[in-house]
Amino acid sequence: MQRSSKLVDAATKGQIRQANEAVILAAAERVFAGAGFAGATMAAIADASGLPKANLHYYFGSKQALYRTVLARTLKDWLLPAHGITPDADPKVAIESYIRAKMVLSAQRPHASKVFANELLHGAPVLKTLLATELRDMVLAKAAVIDGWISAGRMAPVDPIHLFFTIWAATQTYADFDVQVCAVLGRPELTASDHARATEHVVSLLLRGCGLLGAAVATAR
Amino acid sequence: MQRSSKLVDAATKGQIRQANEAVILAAAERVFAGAGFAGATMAAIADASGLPKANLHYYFGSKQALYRTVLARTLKDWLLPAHGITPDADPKVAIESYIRAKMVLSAQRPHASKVFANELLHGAPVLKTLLATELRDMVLAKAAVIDGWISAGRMAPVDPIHLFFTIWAATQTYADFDVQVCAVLGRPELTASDHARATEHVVSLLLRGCGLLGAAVATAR
DNA sequence: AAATAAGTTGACCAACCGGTTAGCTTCCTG
DNA sequence: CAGGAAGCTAACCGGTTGGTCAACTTATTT
Repeated sequence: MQRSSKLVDAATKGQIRQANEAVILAAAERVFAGAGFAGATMAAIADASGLPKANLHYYFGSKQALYRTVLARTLKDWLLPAHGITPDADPKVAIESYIRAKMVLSAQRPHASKVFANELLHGAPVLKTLLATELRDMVLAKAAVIDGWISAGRMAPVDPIHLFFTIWAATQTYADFDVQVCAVLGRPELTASDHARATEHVVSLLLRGCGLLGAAVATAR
Repeated sequence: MQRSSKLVDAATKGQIRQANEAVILAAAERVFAGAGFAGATMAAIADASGLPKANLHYYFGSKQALYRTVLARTLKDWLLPAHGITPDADPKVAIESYIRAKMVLSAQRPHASKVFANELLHGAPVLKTLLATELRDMVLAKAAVIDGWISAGRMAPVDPIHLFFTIWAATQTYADFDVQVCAVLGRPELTASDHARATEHVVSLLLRGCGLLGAAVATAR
């Protein structure tokens, strides 16, 4: 019935609607990142998206629903980079790739990271269920892989689950707490070279921590 | 003149006032941690402290001022543990002590950590100045010490400033994002033994990352 | 014990916020 | 081009929030 000359049903969904939803989601991500769920106002998101406030409700129904949509999209992107962690992969390559992917996300989508962090910080009322299922399943699966590497003597005996916590923390701190980093570095904002330096630091520190980076002792002087 | 039978002037400040301010600050820390600045309401803090709302304004004037006081107290405690990082200290002992102190803070004062994290997350409107002065000065001073250790070949060549970022992130993630940790671990809440395990993980991973923990390669098997 | 300061409190208010609605225009389809 | 669907929007509304205030009680000082 309702097919017209476009693609599948879900992808169609009205072109105006699709475009406006994208604009609103982008604006919402920015505003939620800057003020948190409670601090953000629908009026501010409306301004940021250049649309009247009533339109946001027309497209998303409620502030909660809009927030939920922003979060869901983020979690999806968050789970992806771990795909390279497989039994046959080289531990160093796999973990290094994962860390670098996380650093790239941190640099390119800081708003999404902040919204996610804010949700966690306040008890994850929306995401709690997903964390205990999708995220947990992903971590347990990948932790088993890493445990295999450890048993095979291919890396240092690191607690693989906590390794994920540390990688997430070390990488996303550059998105979530960027003001702190800027303040300490004495920069007005983080440049590309700052990010590059941070990436090399995190990669080398954590790889060495996993026993995947040559000699432990510095080559002195 | 105004001495009565008590101690110095500043410390006196009225016993009722001192006691009530302490009660309010403790309640405020909890509520701000759970809901953020915008999400927290004066009514909720009043309930949590068992005092009428008007009293909070009597003692602190405004929500902003109360929030500011909570934050200032936290930052003070945050800067302390770095005192052990001195040129003459043993790098391993000094850094390990610092990490452990941070993990203890994370476990014992999670509310303070969350309020701090929330402030950073939203651009540190209140703390920005202090971060660029007190925190920056502390980090630069301690980074110089660590650089000295590296030049002397006493540890791996790690970027000392970024090392602080990583230590803060890795330790405070157990306070700030405890729901995420709980969800992945499948626990209703973090127990003492969970914290102990987390501490050993962070300590060994980061010390090894700094080249301060024996052989890099696992003992296989 | 009088007088002054400190502390307490319920009631109140203006501002703001999320959400609704009615009436309008634009777009799409047959 | 007719007519219904989708999109748009100003004005409005009830509830909440930070903050105020005047009247009152309790402490402290002289």
